[in-house]
Amino acid sequence: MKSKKELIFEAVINHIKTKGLLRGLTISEIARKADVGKGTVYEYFTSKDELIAETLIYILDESSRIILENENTKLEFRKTLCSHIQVVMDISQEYTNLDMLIMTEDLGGLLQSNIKQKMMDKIIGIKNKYHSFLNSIFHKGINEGIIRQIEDPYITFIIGNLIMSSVTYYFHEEHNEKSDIEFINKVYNLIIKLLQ
Amino acid sequence: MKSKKELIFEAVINHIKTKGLLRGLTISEIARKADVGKGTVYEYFTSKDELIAETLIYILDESSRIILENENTKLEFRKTLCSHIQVVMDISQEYTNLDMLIMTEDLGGLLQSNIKQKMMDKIIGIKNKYHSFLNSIFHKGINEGIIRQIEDPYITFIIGNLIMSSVTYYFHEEHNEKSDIEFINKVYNLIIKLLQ
Amino acid sequence: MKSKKELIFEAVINHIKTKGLLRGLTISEIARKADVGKGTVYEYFTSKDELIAETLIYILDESSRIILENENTKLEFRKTLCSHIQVVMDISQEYTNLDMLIMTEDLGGLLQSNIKQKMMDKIIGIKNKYHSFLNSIFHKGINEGIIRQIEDPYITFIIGNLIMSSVTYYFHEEHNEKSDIEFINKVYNLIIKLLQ
Amino acid sequence: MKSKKELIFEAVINHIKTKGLLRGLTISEIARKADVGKGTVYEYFTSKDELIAETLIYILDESSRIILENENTKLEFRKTLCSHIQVVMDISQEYTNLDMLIMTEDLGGLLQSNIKQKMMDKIIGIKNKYHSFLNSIFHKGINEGIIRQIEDPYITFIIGNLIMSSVTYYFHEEHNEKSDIEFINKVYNLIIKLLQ
DNA sequence: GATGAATGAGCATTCATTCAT
DNA sequence: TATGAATGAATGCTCATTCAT
Repeated sequence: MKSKKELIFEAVINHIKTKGLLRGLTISEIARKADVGKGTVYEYFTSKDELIAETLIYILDESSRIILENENTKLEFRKTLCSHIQVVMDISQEYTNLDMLIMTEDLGGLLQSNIKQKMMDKIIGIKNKYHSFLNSIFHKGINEGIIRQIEDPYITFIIGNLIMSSVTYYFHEEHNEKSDIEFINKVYNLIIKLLQ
Repeated sequence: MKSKKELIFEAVINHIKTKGLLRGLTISEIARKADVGKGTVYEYFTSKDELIAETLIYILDESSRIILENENTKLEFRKTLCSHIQVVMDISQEYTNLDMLIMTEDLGGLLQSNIKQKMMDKIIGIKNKYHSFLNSIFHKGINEGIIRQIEDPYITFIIGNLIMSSVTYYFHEEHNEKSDIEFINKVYNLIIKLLQ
Repeated sequence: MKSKKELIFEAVINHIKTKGLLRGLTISEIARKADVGKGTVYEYFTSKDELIAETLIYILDESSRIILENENTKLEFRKTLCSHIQVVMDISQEYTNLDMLIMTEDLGGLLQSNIKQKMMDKIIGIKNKYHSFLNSIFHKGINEGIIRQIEDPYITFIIGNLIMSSVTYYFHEEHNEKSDIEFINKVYNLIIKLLQ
Repeated sequence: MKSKKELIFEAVINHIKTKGLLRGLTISEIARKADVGKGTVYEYFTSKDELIAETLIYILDESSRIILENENTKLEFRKTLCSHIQVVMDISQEYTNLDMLIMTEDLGGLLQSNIKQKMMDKIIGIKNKYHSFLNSIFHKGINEGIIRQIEDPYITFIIGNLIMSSVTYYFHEEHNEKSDIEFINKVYNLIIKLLQ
């Protein structure tokens, strides 16, 4: 059986997916959707701000966990990277636009500064882990002689963003590719260009 | 002398820059900053939502105008592209994070759907113009024999994003480059790789 | 025509008289009684605490003004003192128990400390003025040779309290006196005893 | 070992002493301070109102018991009265301002009318006992030929109040007396004046 | 008996919007 | 055209009370 806290998290996530972070995101509404009393929300979160921040952190933890756990040490470089792109595509469908919203590192002044700091720290932590993760994939490619040695963190940053924008493009713009695999190969080839 | 409407726009922009889109963005506050009456705001905008949407459109128009007007037909490819990157950097300092926030195409459900549609249309229009603009720069490079022919709009999209993320990186992350020019050259070289 | 602020003051005073300082003293209720919008209350008072404190100060100002303005320089000692006691009786009927509640200097932790301080200062100010007022009456008696010189502020304090408790006694306990005048004379005689 | 009920009483009294009757006096807080469960409070008191009323009655019973038990039949009038004043001073330090707050017979509308009635009856009962107690002391003085016969309950009432206000004065105002005894003698002399 | 998680009625406060001047 | 006093719907949050364990 799900805990009350999980029910509340799910209600918020569901609300954000359908209505966005702002429109109608009220404690009453969340309590109603989670099928708990209004007061119960305050048993688990000290304020609305904390509820939102904790939920965003929850989402970040969930999606980063899925991405970072995917590393398959047995696969060769190409398959590893393509597998990663596939995972990002899957998550992107789950949490549309959310990552980008969070990644703006601003959230339009949504949160109070103390909670904001906690979120920023979380985001920076995840970013660092993700960049290490990407670098470990690149390392395979270097060992396989496909790509050259990378020393500039800027390149890692850019490739992370490239993957994310590519996925956004795939889901939001007109594209000719018939399948995920076809598109993923295109992204892979583009990345290779940057790394050679 | 500035019109009341411009005064209001400036007040909103100033507020967004310092406090963000949400914290304390009230009609009272805007009216106070613009030094006009609260009722006057409603002479020019039918609702708060419209005020925000119009302001965001104003910002988009302003920044896209600056970017699109920069095309200097007399310059060669390399200088044109680098000049463009420089302009994006200048604007980015002016409207920190704002472009990215807008580009999420969501704004966290900030606006009502009818106004949202108007904004979306605006954003799509600007995007198309921007991609045409980028393509016209690429055309120079093709004519100069530096890069190959581009047929895939995905590449244009990705390069637009690459420029924006690079600028974000430059302003938000640790980097070794001593000057704008040094960094711009790095970005230029990365773009060239993708286009060859 | 009464100002909105006065209407609000009157509504609060009326509420305190009938229901007390706590039961049902809500902004909604006050707004309803004053026949103004809830938001209007916040145009004139920054918080509920301030509203209560300002109202208590208003009452203190009103009742102390009535008491202090009563001094009739032409009357002889006895008539002056008795007239004063009469005035206290009149006010006591107007603001039952309120003065004593306020005079506890605590209000049961009703107010926040910053507003509390303001009230305390007010109360101390009024007390001092009242004691000066009493002393000026006593001065008459000294000049008329009825009472002896007073040097101890304790005596003034005690007589002030004696007048107030006497009035409370008159309105709350069984008593034999047929008229105000009869009772006032009794109080006067008691005071004289203390001052001789 | 203390009973749960006593623990709760002590927690409430302690809270009233430090924070007052209103600020933060919640069942949660009391339960926490008494180190019992929130539900347990409702095993002993049917409502918060009853809890407060019972506590106030508890305080009244305690302090009146201390006062009324003090009667030392062997002492002479002067010593008996002074001893009583001393006891009032001791209690006053224990329950600052509380007596006066209670004595307003209103409590600012703190309590519901049915519970209020119970409290009022209690207060009246204690008052009557206290006045009898004072009269029995006065009787000694009459027998010793120090004061005259008293027939008016008004005098008893006033002297009760005089003692209380004197103590308040001693603890809250600037005074010259170096010791309790010096001050008590002053109060004694004032009372004698009223009773001669 | 004892507990504390769960509840929701109730309240202070905010702020977009209106409208008389 | 310009204003800002007035408004009340909307909402975050509290806390007395209940009840299953």
